[in-house]
Amino acid sequence: VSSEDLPAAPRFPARAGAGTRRKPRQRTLSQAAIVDAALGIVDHDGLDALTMRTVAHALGTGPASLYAHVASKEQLIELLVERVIGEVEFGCAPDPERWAEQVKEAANNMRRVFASHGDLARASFGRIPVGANALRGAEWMIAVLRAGGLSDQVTGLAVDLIALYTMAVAYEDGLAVAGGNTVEEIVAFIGRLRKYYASLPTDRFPNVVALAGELTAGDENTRFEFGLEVLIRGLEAVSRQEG
Amino acid sequence: VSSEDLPAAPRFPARAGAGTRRKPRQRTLSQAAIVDAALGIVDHDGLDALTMRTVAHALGTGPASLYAHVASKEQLIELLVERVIGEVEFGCAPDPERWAEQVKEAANNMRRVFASHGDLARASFGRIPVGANALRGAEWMIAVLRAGGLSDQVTGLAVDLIALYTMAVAYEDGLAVAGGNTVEEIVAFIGRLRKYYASLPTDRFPNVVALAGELTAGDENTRFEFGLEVLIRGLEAVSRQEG
DNA sequence: ACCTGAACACCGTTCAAGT
DNA sequence: ACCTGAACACCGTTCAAGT
Repeated sequence: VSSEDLPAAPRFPARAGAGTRRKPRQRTLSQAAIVDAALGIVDHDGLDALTMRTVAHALGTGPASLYAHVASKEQLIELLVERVIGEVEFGCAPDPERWAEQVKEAANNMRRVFASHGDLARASFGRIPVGANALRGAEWMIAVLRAGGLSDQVTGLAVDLIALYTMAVAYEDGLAVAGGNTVEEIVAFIGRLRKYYASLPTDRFPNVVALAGELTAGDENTRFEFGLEVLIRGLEAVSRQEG
Repeated sequence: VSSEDLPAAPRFPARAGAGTRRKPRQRTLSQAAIVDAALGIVDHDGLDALTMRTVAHALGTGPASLYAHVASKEQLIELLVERVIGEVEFGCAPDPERWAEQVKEAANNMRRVFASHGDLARASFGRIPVGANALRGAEWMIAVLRAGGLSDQVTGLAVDLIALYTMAVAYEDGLAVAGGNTVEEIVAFIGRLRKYYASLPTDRFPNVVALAGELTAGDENTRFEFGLEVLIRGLEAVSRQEG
């Protein structure tokens, strides 16, 4: 869970700076306490409510005080994402016979954990995670894919692909949550979307009209599972063709 | 290109309101002029530079003036995305023999068009596009997939999946651009990332260390093409198994 | 009907000043 | 070394007032 014994991670030039205190004197404020407070705000009120001011307020202080423990809001979000990735379970040992099931299970865990933290996935997306928790996930995923018989080359590409897909779906999950919509409201919206597709002019959009039902069918889990299945079957096919 | 003859699109509750003028008196300001100015800002300085104030400044007025033609910044971005999707070419007629190539070509066009507009893909991601241009793309994609022999059910899921993947990659493309990084800086970053992976403790991350090269291999185009290939092979496999 | 200046209620971050 | 109040340079949006 701690990353202090890892070599220094490379930073993308655009991202903000690193260096904050290693061990704050733990008077009242600390990096851990700030991350805790920030996570609570994201969980309750979503990413848009996450503000240096709201975090500070939750800790009974002012926004300027946070900068002794956190370099920037950017870095705070980075810490938040690392913390949440640490909640994802990568349990069982790689089993060559069950690699597809194991990949699906891990992806589902990932999605579920992020779903339990509001729309944090939105902040996570596009970030190359280099913390200990993210590396643990990558390590496990690579082990599973290699055990499953994928070549090193395919594995190197597949890890990113699976993570990209999973986080992209988690991102979309979060959008509905962020709007504060209930399940009923979302279902109602999908219903309106289906009616809209069905009501389009048939001469210009014959296929959209014909597939209005299919385009809006399936709940989020079904659609996510479908995508995972497609990815895994595709990786199998690409692997076969390769060898 | 115009969507005025379409039925009213359903709106997700969270999104902001719709109704602005249909035909502004075209004195100096107009919705089209505002979208033009906004696109210019995104192209030159990125999405973070897009501000009601910067747009207004580019038009020689104040931010309050924009609200006569645009309901909110949210809606301005929606218009922006619709405009850009309109630049994507969906050329040739669906050819059953070449459906895979056609899907790849369209996805590449999509990615290229968004790449030419800074990091706008970030704003587009997760949005369910309901404008005429987006529908034209969906119509074409559905036609190609059906022509390729996919079932209606698989097609309904596949359209989303392909769009999700393409926009997710476009999103990531944009992140590097938004930081103002040159190609050299990005290459240098990938190099550092590879060294970082290779330098990790072998006992905890044997697979990450072993695949340091593969994890960071291939340029963005190669990786994108790989994902497309996996998706298409997977769709073929899922279709076969279904029938 | 359109446009505007001014204001409201916010942001992230800095910095001199405190302890 | 840590914490703070106040300030800086911004946001999106509203609204009364103009034409």
